[in-house]
Order: sequence, then C-alpha cells, then structure tokens
Amino acid sequence: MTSTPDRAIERYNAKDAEPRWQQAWDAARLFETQNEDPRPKYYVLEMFPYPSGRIHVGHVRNYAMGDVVARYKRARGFNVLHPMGWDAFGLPAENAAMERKVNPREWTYANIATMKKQLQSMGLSLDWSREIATCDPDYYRHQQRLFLDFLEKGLVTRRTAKVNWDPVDHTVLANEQVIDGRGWRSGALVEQRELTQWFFRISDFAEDLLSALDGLDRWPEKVRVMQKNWIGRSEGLEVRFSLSSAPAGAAEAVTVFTTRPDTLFGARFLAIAADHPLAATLAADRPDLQTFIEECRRLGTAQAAIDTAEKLGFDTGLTVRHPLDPSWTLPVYIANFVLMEYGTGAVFGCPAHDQRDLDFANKYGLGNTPVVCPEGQDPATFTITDTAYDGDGRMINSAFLDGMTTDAAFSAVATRLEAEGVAETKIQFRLRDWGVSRQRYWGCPIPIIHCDACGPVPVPVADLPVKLPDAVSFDIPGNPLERDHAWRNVPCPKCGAAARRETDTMDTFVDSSWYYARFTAPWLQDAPTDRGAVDHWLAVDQYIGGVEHAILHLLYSRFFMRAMRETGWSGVSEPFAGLFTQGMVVHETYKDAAGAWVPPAEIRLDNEGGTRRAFHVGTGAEIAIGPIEKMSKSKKNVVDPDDIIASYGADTARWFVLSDSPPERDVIWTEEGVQGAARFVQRIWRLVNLAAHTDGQTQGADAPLRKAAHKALAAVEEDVERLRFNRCVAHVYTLVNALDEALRAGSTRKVAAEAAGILVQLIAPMMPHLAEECWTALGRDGLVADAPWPAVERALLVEDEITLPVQINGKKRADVTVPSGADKAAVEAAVLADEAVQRALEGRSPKKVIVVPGRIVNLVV
RNA sequence: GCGGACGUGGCGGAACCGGUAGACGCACGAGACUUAAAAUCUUGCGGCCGCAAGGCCGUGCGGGUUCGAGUCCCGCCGUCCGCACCA
Repeated sequence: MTSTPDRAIERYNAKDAEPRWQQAWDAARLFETQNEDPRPKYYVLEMFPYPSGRIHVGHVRNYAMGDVVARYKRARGFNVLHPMGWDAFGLPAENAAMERKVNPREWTYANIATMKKQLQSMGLSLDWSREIATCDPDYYRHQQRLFLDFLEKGLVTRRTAKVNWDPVDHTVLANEQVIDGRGWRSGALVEQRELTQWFFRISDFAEDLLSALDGLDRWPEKVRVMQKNWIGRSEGLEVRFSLSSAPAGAAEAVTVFTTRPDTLFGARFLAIAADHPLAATLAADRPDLQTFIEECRRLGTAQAAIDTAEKLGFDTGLTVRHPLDPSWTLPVYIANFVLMEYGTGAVFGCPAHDQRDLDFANKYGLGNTPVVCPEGQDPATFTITDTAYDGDGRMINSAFLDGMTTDAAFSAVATRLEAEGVAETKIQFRLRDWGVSRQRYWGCPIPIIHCDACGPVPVPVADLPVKLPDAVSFDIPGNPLERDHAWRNVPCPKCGAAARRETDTMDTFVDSSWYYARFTAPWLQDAPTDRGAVDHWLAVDQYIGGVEHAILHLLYSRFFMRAMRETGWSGVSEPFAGLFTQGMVVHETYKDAAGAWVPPAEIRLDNEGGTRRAFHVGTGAEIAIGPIEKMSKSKKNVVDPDDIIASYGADTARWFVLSDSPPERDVIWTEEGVQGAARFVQRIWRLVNLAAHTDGQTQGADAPLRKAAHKALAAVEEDVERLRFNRCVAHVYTLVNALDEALRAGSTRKVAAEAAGILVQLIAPMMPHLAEECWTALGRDGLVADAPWPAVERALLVEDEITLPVQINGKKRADVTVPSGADKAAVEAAVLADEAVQRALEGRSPKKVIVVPGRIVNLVV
C-alpha cells in the first residue's frame, strides 16, 4: 500500500520561515497598492488600534480576519487596499505622562514602534507605505482644515452645555468615566458645569442617517437596530400651553412635545424639567424650590442607573390653560423625570395612558381621566387604577374626538391646533449634537483664536497646522495648554489685537471619523483628501472590528462622510458598505489557594481521565479553574501574542483564532487548541512534502482526491466570501484528510501534487508563511501570495451516483443508491426494489411516496 | 421596562430554502511504535437495550403545522448584549 519512500522530512520551523517570507513579500513590494491600478478595487479595513503599548490577542483575531479577506481578494484579481494606522491621541498618554513623567508624544511613538513590530511579525498583508498616526501634524492639520470647512458650512456651532467636571483633575469627564457620581481616577464628586463647547451638528443629518440605514444591507442587523434606536425618531406635536398668569421675566406659555396629542383630553397636569428656564425664573426668590432643583440634579447624575427612581414633583402653584378648552386649567409641576435634553423639557401628564404620568398622578393625588377605550371594553365601566393603558382604541371623554380611533384623533387635534396657531407637527430625534470639545492636551487642537473684539476667529488655512507644543508639564492638574502662555497668546488673525488660542482639543472620535478616507491618499500635503482617490476607494468594502463601536464611531463616521460631501471633500455618503463585528477572545481564569489571580503563562494543565486540573508551574500547587471571561489585566487571564508567536509561530496563532468559533462569536483561547493548531501546521507540511515526492502508481486513488480538492476549493470560496472562517478551516481539514488517505492509497505524484497545490492556496490567506514554504516545496514558481486563485472544475463537483436516505413514516429505514440524474419514477422503482425497504415495509404498500430529488425519499404507509 | 440575539454530545461548533442531527476540530478511552517520553499511526466516542444484526430515545420545556421540524407558528424557561424616566 504505502509506496512512499521513507524520506526524512524535517519539521517545519516557523521561527526560521516566517521572517524569511515577510522579507520576501516586502522585497517584492507585494502589498503596496497603487491608486492607478486598473484592476477592480477592494478596500479591506480593520479598525485601527490605539497604541496602548502592546497588541493583544483581540487584535490578532481582528487583523487575522481582515488579512484572510485581503489576501483572498488579491488572489481573486482585485486591487486590494489594506492599510494600517494608529488612533494615537487620547487620555492614556496623558496618564502615562502624569504617572511616569514621560512626554505623551514620545510615549505614543514608542508604543507605535513596538506594536508595529508585533503586527509585522504576524505576517499581515498590509500596505505600510500608507501608515498614518492621528497625532502626527501631517494628519491633524487636515482635520483642522475639515473643522474650519465644516464651520464655514454651518456644520459646527458653539454653545454652552453641561459637562461632568472633575474638580480635582480639572477636566471634563465622559459619562462613562463617571462612576457613582465620582470621577473614575480622582474619586472626586463630579460637578455639573456649564461650559462653552464646540458641537458638530450631527442632528441636522438625523433623518438621512436613519433612512440610509436601510441601504446598509451588508451591516449586521443588530448594529442597524442599535443606530436606529440611538437616533430615536418620533413623530408628534409641539403644543403651547399658555400660562394663566405668567410670572415676571418668564415666557407667556410652556411648549410641550407629545407623541400622543390624541390623549390631550386626559391631561391632568403639566410637568417641566428642573433645568427648564421657567423653573429657574421661579426659583430666583424661592429657596425651597432651589433645594428641590438641586436634589433633582444630584439624582440625575449620581444615580443615573436607578430604575426604581421615585417620581418626585414640586407644585409651582402656576396653572396653564388647556389648548382645547381655555376654561380648563392644569397645575404646573417641576418633576424629576422630565429631561431638559429631550423634546422641549416639558410634558403634559396624561395619567390614564402613560405609566410614568400615572405613578406621578397617584402620588400627588391628581387623578386620571381615561380617554382611550380598548376594543371590547365598555366605555361606561372602563377605569384606570394603577396600570396605564397605552394601546389603541376608541376615544371617550374627549368632546369632539369621541368615537374616533386614536389615529384619527391624533390628526384631528393636530389639524385644529395648527389652524389655531398653538401647535406644530414636529419630528423629534433622540440624537443630540456631538460635543467635541475636550479640556485636554493630547488631542487635535481646535483651530480657533478668541479675540475680545472679533469673538472666535478661525485660524487661516495657511497657518495650519495649529501644532501642539512639545514642552509640556503635567505636574499641575488641568490642561497644560491653558498654562502655556507662549503658545496660547497670539494676535487676532482679523484685527491683530491681542487674542488667545482655543485651548480645547477635539474628541478623539473625530480622529477616527475620517482616517479611512485619508488612507486613500495619505501623501497629500495641502488637502485632506483627493476627490479622485476618495471616490474611487470608498466605500470601504469590508470593515471589521468590535461591536463596542456599533454606535459612536460608526455613526460619527457616517456623519463625517456627509459633512465631507457637503464641503466637497468626498462624493460618497456612506463610509462602510460592508461591516463585520467580530467577537472577543476570552480565557479561563485561575486563582491560587490565597485567592490571587494567576496568569495562564504560569499554569500547567492536566487532563488525566478527562478531568481538567491546573497546577502552578513554579510551586506545583493546584490552582482553581474559574469561569471563562473577557481577557483583562485585573483577572490576569491574558495571553501575550508575542509569547505565542515566539513559541508556535504566527501561522499557528492565526489559524487558531480563525478556527474555533464563528467569527462573530467569542472564541475561547485554550492551550490545547493552540497545540492542536500547531500539530496541524506540521501535518500539512509533512503531507505536502509527501505529495511532492510520492511515487504512488494507484490511479484509482486519483479521482477521489481531485474531487475532494475541488470540493474544498468551492466550499472555501463560498465561506470566505461570507466571512465564515471556522467553516473554511473545517473544509481544509477535510481536504487534508482526503490527501492523507489518497497518499496512503498510492495516488500518483501528478495528482497528489496538484491537490496539495490547491490545499496550499486554500491555507495561504490564513497561514501565509507555511503556504509559501509549501509552495516552494512543491516546486512552484514565485510567491503563493502573488499567485492567482485556482479555478474550480465544476464537473468534479457533480456526483455520478447519489445515496438517498429512505424514510418510512418519517423514520430512516434504508439507504438507496441511484444515478444522480435519476427521475422520480426511477428513484421510486429503485427504492421499492430495495431489500431493506421491503423488509421494513413488512408487506404493506405505501399510500404515498415523496421523492425529493437529490435529498430524501419518504414512504407513507 | 423596551429592543435584539441565542439555547444542539464532555467542549468549540456543523447542518444552505423544512429533507440522513452531531461535519470538522478539541478533550478523552483502547491499541501500535518506543528502553522511556514526545511525536506519529490505528481505533472508539450522544444516551439506553443488544454478542451482533438491529431497535428505542435524543437539538432548553410544553403544544401546533407538515409525509417529514434543530429549522416554521403559539406559549413558557434560561443565558447574553444594547438602550433605558425619550414624553
């Protein structure tokens, strides 16, 4: 049987091979993309990393996936753009500066150098000639230009807004950085401060950002739903309730937004937010009211997450007239559940049909009037006690609306109030404008100069970039830009008088909102983008990253493309045509007897008899195996990609992260799994070498092998296109098993080497170094990374004969083999002639025969 | 509370439009080779009954549609994720 000569095949040495092939690709400049290349374009992009210091396995997974797509598409004849850069501004650099007295810029660039080396050791097919770092003045000068252009187009505004202010660190905190009302670093009680801030007017695009989601059919449904909810469109009516007697200095009326004008006759009260201007006016000379407002604010920030928050109200003593019946007045409350940020900061309370209003009304004895009667309920007896009814029905107790449906009542009220000039139909969005001002040093300076005479004046384009000063100190809390007088004090570009630079920098989400566009022509000196390049490459064909960016980054980028379209920097509106959100890499946790976390590197696992036990490599003490969790420094359940690559090689690491789980789900990093991947690398190496030198003569073994190779090829094609890498891996295993079997059976060298060649091309996108080494072993010319994808021989995919399962009353009783082209009658005849079928029929004759061609036969008796 | 996803062997998972449930891998058992170990190879591996042939049960639970349901419908249970006083 085994006619393969006993050749000593050396083990594949990844440590030696991987750098060698990386150099070969570099030397051939294989991944440097030309914009002018006539082949069809394909833009693959993974979310660029923050240079935190070292890459983690999550990066390995993310970039391995992108690399499979990039290498595959390149083999399929596309001009692939696959760039990489650094999301390099951000708070950690400033924290490092404070803790370790290092310059943020030096810290960042040192991290970039380290991480670039790590990424290069992965063998990714990246075009490093297009590398960008957002902290580079060559990048952020263009961002400043975009800011100025947006400003000119009215897409940027400046206004006051409330921010979370950390009085110890002297900085604004994002909501996520406020924990239980305290700053996440300082632990100080966070204050709400009014600050003048720059805003991008993303809400101007709310309607378009929402409706265009429907066209993003290559985005996960989940992400589209999240964005839809985030934008939060609701249709309703803005209604003015005039005050019976307006206090001095207050408006004559309170405007309310409602999505249920049909229930207006069920109104019992009006409630305004604690931050409503009317509340402030009233509080001016009323300390009790001031106290209440303070209380509301504290509750708002300190216990944002409370779901049982009690409804609190303060009766102002004011009343408003009902817009549909001026003789009817309603009391005005200040209520803690009304948000100034949404709608008009005022609501009318309809207790019968809104649970929140009902809770409030019941607490303050305001009663309720049901005005919508559910279908099948008797209006005469329909009452509400402690559960509001928010469904549809017939109008009752509602004067001219009685008997209408809720929809009809909505329209009737809207028509009437609009005619009277006391209301307008309004579409309200939850989406708010994007505040981009940050009181921090390590970010893109906002290119504005404040002049006492001229106000905020844009820095002239010719003066860009506004560069960050290098010599800064973080000895004193707060933004060093404010203390840097040499940097800060400049003449007004308009009038020449003494003026001051804006010391706020931009939110780092701005940096990542357009980097993918910059990649299309990163060499441009005097413009952010080149229209030809940007319109050619965008949208990104496949964008890959974590779900944690489902809303902010992806929504901001969609806004940015629209704003760049308005300012002429892009002809495209949607940045990402295809989006894929990959799962995390998770790992078991380990705890020693003292309860301290133990890192996986210090663990030896034992699986004797199927019982998993862990021991400490140093002490030998048994370690408790804990739950599988997201890798985190605090639980020490992290593995370092450098260690993995050093001991197993990049291909093994890449293969493992692609193999074990569907890419959108979490993958559990296990030592056993990595070892399995490492063994497979050797197995491929061994089989490919055997195939290259076999002197098998059994031609009967050839046909099944060719069939297996082309089946695997077709299957991998389909699954790479759909990013189902775990299935690709399974197809490769199947082909390897077939090759192994064929070699044992004596397959000829010609066919074995041809099948091995296909195998090598299949693994090339996933394990590129091993693939090159195998390609050479097979005596093939050039680089497999540059070889065109093999063509599937479709004829090999069709079977001559097919084995159909035969069911009797839905239970499988036999298998019958028929020619694959057999028609239903022939199949039926063959089935009924089958011995096992006849035995199972026990003399009965089928009442019905269902033949599903190529699938199954079911006999009903 | 609202919205979404998911639930299949010891484990990760596969199963396309309703058509052989458990592909492929990991782990584990038995055996071969070896002084030994590693590596490699052979072989078994959902449960129950059986020497076997074979049979019965089985995709979170309960019902339904269908010749046929992991897949579709209704109702539960559980897990995860997102949003959350949104008027």
